[in-house]
This record gives sequence, C-alpha cells and structure tokens, in this order.
Amino acid sequence: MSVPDKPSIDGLEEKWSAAWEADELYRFDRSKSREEIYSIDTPPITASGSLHVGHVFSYTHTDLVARFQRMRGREVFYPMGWDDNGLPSERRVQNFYGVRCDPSLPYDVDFTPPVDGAKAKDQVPISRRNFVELCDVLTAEDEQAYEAVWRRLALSVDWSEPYRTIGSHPRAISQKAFLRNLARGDAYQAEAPTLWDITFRTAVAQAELEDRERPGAYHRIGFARVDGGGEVWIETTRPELLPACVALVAHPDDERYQPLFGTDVRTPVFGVKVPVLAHRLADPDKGSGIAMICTFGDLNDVTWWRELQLPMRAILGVDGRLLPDPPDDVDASAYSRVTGKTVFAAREETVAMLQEAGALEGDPKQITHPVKFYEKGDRPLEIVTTRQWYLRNGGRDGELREALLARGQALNWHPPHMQVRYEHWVNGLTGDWLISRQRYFGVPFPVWYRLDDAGEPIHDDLLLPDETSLPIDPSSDCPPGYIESQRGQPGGFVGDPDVMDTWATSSLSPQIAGGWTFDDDLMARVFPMDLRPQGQDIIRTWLFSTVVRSHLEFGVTPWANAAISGWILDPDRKKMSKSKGEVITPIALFDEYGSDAVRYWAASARLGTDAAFDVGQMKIGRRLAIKALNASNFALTLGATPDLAAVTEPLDRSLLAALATVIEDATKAFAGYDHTHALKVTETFFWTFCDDYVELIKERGYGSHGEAGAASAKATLGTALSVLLRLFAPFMPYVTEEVWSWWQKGSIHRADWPTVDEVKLSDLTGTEATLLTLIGVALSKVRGAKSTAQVSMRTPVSRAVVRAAAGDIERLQTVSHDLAAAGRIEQIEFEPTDDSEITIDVTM
RNA sequence: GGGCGAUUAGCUCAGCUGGUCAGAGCGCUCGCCUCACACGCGAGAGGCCACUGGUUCAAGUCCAGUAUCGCCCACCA
Repeated sequence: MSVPDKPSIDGLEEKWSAAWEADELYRFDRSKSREEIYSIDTPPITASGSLHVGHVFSYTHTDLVARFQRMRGREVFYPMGWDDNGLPSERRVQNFYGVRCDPSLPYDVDFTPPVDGAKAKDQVPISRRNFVELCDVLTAEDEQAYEAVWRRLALSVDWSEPYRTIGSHPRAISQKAFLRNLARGDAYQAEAPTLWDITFRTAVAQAELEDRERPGAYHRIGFARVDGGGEVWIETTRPELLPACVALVAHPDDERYQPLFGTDVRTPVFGVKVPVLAHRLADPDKGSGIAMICTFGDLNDVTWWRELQLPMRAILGVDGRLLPDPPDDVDASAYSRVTGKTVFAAREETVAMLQEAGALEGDPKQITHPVKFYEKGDRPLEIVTTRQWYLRNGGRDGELREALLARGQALNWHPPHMQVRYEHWVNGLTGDWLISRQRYFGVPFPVWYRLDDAGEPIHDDLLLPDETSLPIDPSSDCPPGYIESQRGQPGGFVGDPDVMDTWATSSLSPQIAGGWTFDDDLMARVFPMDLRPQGQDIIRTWLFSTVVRSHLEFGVTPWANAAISGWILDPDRKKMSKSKGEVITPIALFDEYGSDAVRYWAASARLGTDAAFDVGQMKIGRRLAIKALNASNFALTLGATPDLAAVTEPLDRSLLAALATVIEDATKAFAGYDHTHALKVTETFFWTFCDDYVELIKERGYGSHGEAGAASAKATLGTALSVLLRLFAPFMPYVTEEVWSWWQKGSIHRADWPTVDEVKLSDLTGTEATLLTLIGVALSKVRGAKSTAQVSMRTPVSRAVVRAAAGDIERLQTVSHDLAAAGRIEQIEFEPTDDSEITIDVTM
C-alpha cells in the first residue's frame, strides 16, 4: 500500500488514460458467450469540426452504463464508429481546403490542396477522386482529435478497431445490405417528383426536412375563362411557377367554384388552357379558395398531380434555374423572358409580365410562412422529377408499417415516453425512404446499367456485382463480363453515379460493428444488441432506419434498450446553439474542472431530460472528486482494512447497515438506466460518511477507546471505502482508480460491483441503520451550540445534557463515547423526555 | 391544428405505485486556520410545490381544464 502525503487530482487523467491504454483495460473479450456480453450500438459520430459539449453529455451517459455493466461482470462490447461519409465531411473539406468537386474533371495524381485554401476567394475545382481523397485525409485527422477528447473523458470503449462508415468493410456491408434489399424487393428505383436541394444539387429524404419561417407574398393573378365568362382569381406565393401550371383546384363543396368545375381557363401571359378541378385537399379558407397546381411548387401539388392524373410541365432544372425549353403548350416568346433565370429572378420577371398583361391585381401582400428546407441547406427546397433509389420503410405499405411499430413496442425506451416520438414518425410517413444522393463522398450504389445502341442507360437492365467483390465503385470498377473500354459506349455499361444517404450506411451500425458476413461468429455474440444510446433528435432518422434495416434483413428488433439523452440548454433555457457550443470546448472544461467533474455534471441529468449547461454542477463534481481523494487518504492512513468480523461498535454496525441500502438502491437504479439516482444515493451517503461518521470515529480510530474499538472503526472504514469507491467508479473513473491503486490490486474498473453481502452483518436488527442519522442530529446540535457561540469546533464542552425520547436516549447511550469524542465533551448526561425532538444543553 | 414533456426555495434539480415530502446542492448570511481536505469545516435564513376545479378521511403526489416554456408532427394557394 502506498498512500501519498498530499494527494491531488492533477495529472490523474494523463496517468490513468495512458495506463488503461497500455493495459488494454477495455479490450473486448470475444470468447464470451452472448449471455455474458453486454453490447452497445455506439453512435458513429460525424467528426467534422469540433466536439460539442452536448456530445460529451450524451456519450458520458453511455459510458456510465458500460462501466456499470462491466463491473457487474458482463463483458462489454463498446465499439467506436466514425460517420465520416456524407455532406458534413464534404462541406468541411470544401471550406478547409478551398476546393470543390467537379466530377467531369480527370483525376490528378500530383494534386496538392491549395495553401491557405480556406481564405481563397474562389474554390478550386478538382476531380471526384481527388475530392474523396481529401475527405479521407481530413476526416481521419478530425477523428484523431475526437478520439483524444473521448479518451480524456474516459469513455471505456475498445479503441482497438474503431470503424469508419467510409471504410472498406462498412462500405461492403452497406452495399451488400442494399443488394439483398434489392433482391428481396425492399429497394427499388423510381422516377418521381423529389424534394431537391439546389445548392447541393441532391435529392433529400423526408427525415431530413425542416420548416423555417420565411417572408413571402401573395400575388393575386387572374385566369381568363375559356368560355368567356370573365376571370378566376387565384393567390400564389410562387408566381414564377405560372408556366408550370397544369390546373386550378378548389374544394368540391365550395359553392363559389362549383359552376367552374369541368371548365377550362387560360393561364395569363403563357396562354395555356388548364382545367378547373375539385379536390378535397383544397382549402376554401386559403387565399381565394382556389389554387393553381404547378409541377411542382409543393408536396400538395405532387398529390394533386398524381391523384388528378394531370400532365407534367416541368420548368425547374436541378441547378435551380428555369429550363431552357418551354413545356408543352406554353407561349415560347413569353417563356423566353424567364428561361435560364433563377427562381428569384424569374419571379420578378413573371410579375412584370403579369403587370404588363393586367393580370395582377393590386400589390403583392407580404406574409411570413413556413418553407421546407433541407436541414443542412440554406435555400428553400424545390421539387424536381428525378430517378432515385428508394427503400421500403412502411411509408406506402400498412403491413410493413404495423410490423415496424411492433418493433418499436418491443424496445425498452428510456425514458418510456420517447416511444411516442417513434410512433408519431412512423405513422406520419408519406412515402418510402429515398436513399440516393447526388453527392460524391459516400458509399456508391453497387449498380451499373447496360447502355442501349444509342448509348443511353437502360434503367431496368441492372448489372450487379458479386457479393464477394464488394466494396466496389461502379465509376471505376467494371461489371462482371465487361471491360473498362465498354464504359459509356453504346451496348456497353455505365455506373450508377449516386451515393447512398449517410443514414443508409449508419442504419447498419449494428451490422458494421458486429462484422456481419465478415465475422459471423462475432455478430452472433453481440447481436441483437443490448443498448442503443442516442439523441432524441435522431429517433426519426438513425433509430428508425436501423429498425427498418434490422427488420428487413433479420426480422428482429436490433436492440433490447434505447437510451435517449436530452439536449444541453443555455443558461437562458434555449437549446444550446452550435456556435455557442463550439466556443466552450470540452478540453477547456476538462482543463478547468477535470474530466471526473464534467462527467459528474453529465451524470446528474436524467435520460431524456434537457439539462442546463451548468459549470456550477462541474464545480460540485470537482469538489466531490477532491473529497474522495482526501477522505480516502485519511481512512487509509489511519489503517482502514475491510474485515467484517472486526466490526463490533454500534455506530460502525449502523454505518454498514445504511450502506447496504445504498448498494441496493444504486444497483437497482443503474440496472434500470437511472444513473442519476444511483449517483444521488451514493453521493448523499458519502457526504454523511465524511462529515458525520468519520468525525465521530476519528478519536476511536486513533485508539482512544481501546484496541477493539479502533479495530472496529478501521474495519468499517475499509469496508465502506471499498464499496463507495466502486459505487463511484462509473461516474469518476480517474479519482476512483487513483485511490484504488493505493491499496488494491488491479483496476477498479474491472473490480466487482459491490453487493449487499459484502457489508452484511449477522444478527442485525431493524433499527440499527437509523442510529447513524440519530447521532448525526445530536452531533449537529453540539456543533450548533459552538457555532452560535462563535467558537471553534474543537472548543471543549465541559458538560452536555442530552434530552430526547426514551427510546432515542437508549440508543444514543450506546454511542455516547463517539459523540463525546467528536464534540470534545468531557461529561455527557442523558435525560429521557416526552418530546420527540432532541435537545442538548451545552456548557463550555 | 394534433401530440409529447416540463412548471417544487434566487439558481440547478430530487420527491417511485397518494398519508414525517415540503427536500438536496449551489448562491446568500453568520461563524470556524478542527492535526484527511481553507480546492476546507460548521450553523442558519429562503417555497401557501404555475393556476382553477374535482376524486379521497388524506394530493407537489391521481383526474379535468387553463396558462407559460421546450420539443415533435401537420399545414404552408
């Protein structure tokens, strides 16, 4: 045993994180059986930019569970993954190096990124392969920085094999899962109106949408009736879509428009004859009660277009500009004034034309209305008809939807009400999952198309790779039976240019971490997993999509438990913004308060509950860590040694009896994913232990009450210390490990979780546990008297008279020597009274 | 418009299936250099548990409604 003279929490993080790494303390032992293993589906994090305190918060929650389960004897499978494909990485590369991807450029072997590219005004166009290489380099660097933070936070993950979603195996697994989806009919391609981000020039999925309030204006536009019966006035915020108009629509019960149903009107300026139709989705209270249907202004247009079987007059290209050629029936000279223009410019021009034609009534009426955005974009989404890949997710299939809802019910949600969010989302799906993205850095679709004699792809004629050849890149690999020279040639082939949505890969995180089809032995030992920890914001994406993939591939729910962490809020109760969160870096917090303290802050927030960013809580955590160090130092210096047989003193018996309850409560709470309660009961007991118990037995421990009395105190101190350190170990891994190393063999993090048996005394009576509380009250009275007299706590008391109920007096008398010693009372007397309150007359 | 959650001392939060539950910590006040810890210790003051009804012998604790805040979904002509 080696207890330092002056213990300090400084330097513990460097010391122990290095030791844990050297000892491979958290290395997963795959020889264990499924029953012995506790497996965690760690969220693969996007390592673009810097870690946010919110990440520290939720990842700590997971680590608490991991450490608890490990100490309980489970072999914990706790991998780490990086979600490095996708738009965030691309954007980071663009900004960091000052480059942009131009797929038409050839690969440049000697390419080096521009110096100071981040400050350059214009981004350098580079080939897709060069771009992907830069993504690869930069994400790897970012991931190392993240790993350093995670290690400092003491996440007990097995760092031996972190996966990257852009890595070879994950890519292969993603492609393989897709091919199997395709073979089963779960995946299909369709040419359909698609929500489209014109900045990124990619399709986006329903799960990635968000609404934002934007200014707009109602334009009141007159359509001439073909029968000469005057004009029909509609109101629209999108006048530039007039050339895309295919019909007008009003509610079937709307008496104002009933006479018009079935008749035709003519679009102003562009002169197209369109029908007036009835549909239940038309809202009589909106605008003039009659709307123009365009291909396409919003999702309602898509519904009307589909259900009313209207023609297509597409005018918007994938670049967000109006197409060069007018749609069918549209006046070419009028259209020539808007062709090639952006939506905004086209709107101005169309309004001008309408005014010239006298078809615009009054001034546009300014309003604010919600507009759909891609969550990572900053321009409104448009709807463009494109060919895309979809994966069935119950959005168009009641039976599948029910099955997925049942999967959600089979999951233990922590907290339970989070299940509602899942069900809400599944019930609100309006279509299948669009998984293709017109991007560069991602997992490519493992698909080629045969080209016809004119060199056009035949989309029904898929050329697929053999599973064993995965991963493949169809833009550089050839389909079986073809050679590279046939690429792009009539009768040859062409690769699918798209990559998969990042969720299409991260939804396979259990398969990736478990080594599905590459290491089926491992997969069988860890899957279905025990725990999926994640944020509430990605229930609709990551959680749901993982359930979908698991259901389609294996027919099971992928985990037993889902632990959902809340948000971090600013002190002003607003969700902590990205910019603010990035100002406060986790490293700075570790430096100032210590990792144990930051973990303490995170641990004091329950799952599913938003928590304030509160450095006050970190200060408390820091204080607790220092206290643990000092109290341990004292107890061990005194000679604390666990030995139940030596515990004879009433107060000591009482402490252990109370500790048994703490073990019970903390264990039950932890097992039920209530780490907050586990921490609370342990912490509360610990402070009583320090402030009351240790003070009460101090003198006796030094030998003032004989050998047996001292031995009893030391044995109790030893037992309690051992238990308390282990109860704290998941929360404060550094300080507990440090203290453990002074007097125990091995790491505390591989020690056994404490059990009631360790502190169980024979012939314990029911009330013994409360003796500690009783003497605590008495001690407080003595201290109060000294405090009131404004004297030091070590001021001697010549005489003290304790008055309390007879029963309490009887029990207090059994510990009077401890009370007298702690209060420096020379003469102590007891008087039973009828009052239930304890009072002490103190003479100094 | 539909839904979920929250509303307890100045602040951050505990209060499980109704009856010592009106609590903790921080902050504040007043003391104390007590030989583990001044990165400390002790003692205090502070709340009619958002509001209105209801159920009950008994309600922060259950029910209904209202208000405020946060979030999700829908709408977006």
